[in-house]
Amino acid sequence: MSVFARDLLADDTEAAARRLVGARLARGSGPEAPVGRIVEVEAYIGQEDLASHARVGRTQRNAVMFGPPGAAYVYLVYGMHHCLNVVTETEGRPAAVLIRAVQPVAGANEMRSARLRWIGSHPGRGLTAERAITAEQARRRLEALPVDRLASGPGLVCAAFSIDRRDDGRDLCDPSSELRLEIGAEDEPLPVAVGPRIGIEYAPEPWLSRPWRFYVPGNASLSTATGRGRRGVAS
DNA sequence: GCAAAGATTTGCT
DNA sequence: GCAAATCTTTGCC
Repeated sequence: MSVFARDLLADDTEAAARRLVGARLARGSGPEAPVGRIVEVEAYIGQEDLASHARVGRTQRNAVMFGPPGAAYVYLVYGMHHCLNVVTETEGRPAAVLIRAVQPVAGANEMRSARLRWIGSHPGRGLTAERAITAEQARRRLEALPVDRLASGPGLVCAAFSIDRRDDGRDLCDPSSELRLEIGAEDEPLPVAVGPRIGIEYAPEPWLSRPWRFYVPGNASLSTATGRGRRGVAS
């Protein structure tokens, strides 16, 4: 097990995105610590990319994207879901790779606990009296969820790994970091397919169709909410 | 100061 | 296939 080298993120973002597919995301330490392999990412490249948060220039929210590579850019979408990005390229140029899906390798129990905690803190998501869904039912539902589906979406990755804005700016390439990227010593390289990015309907062409989504074709942990069924170009 | 929308997920129709 | 949940950030007055 070794740390993901910062140099692999410092230059071309498309290349960085490809390298991140297959890398490991790890939170904390110990036998129950969540660890998984990244199986789906998207690249957001420069201020000229009209699908990127950086399109409006530097703001308080996206400031980390303008910083040095290896930092975590974490933001809140739709008022409830957090998304994790890995900052790329040199300081001053805003670019990042969104982590869309992770295949669990260890710590599935903790991931389920974290998912349950997330549900508990969002009453409208199922635990209200109106919907008559009890915490026990939510727990059973998560228990029945296959391990491969615990982090199969950008919001789910953050829920399963307990990632929120407190992690914004954290160095993911520091081996002593609470949240970090690693390379598994015995991990085989994974095949990578490419396709257009998801959920950016607000973006004009050519950005809308740029093939900047990179994923492991056929992997059981790919995002499904919006990703399933989208065609990708083999690579 | 206020309105609008969002790099999502889920459950119901 | 559609709408709701939920709130920060952005953009405009």
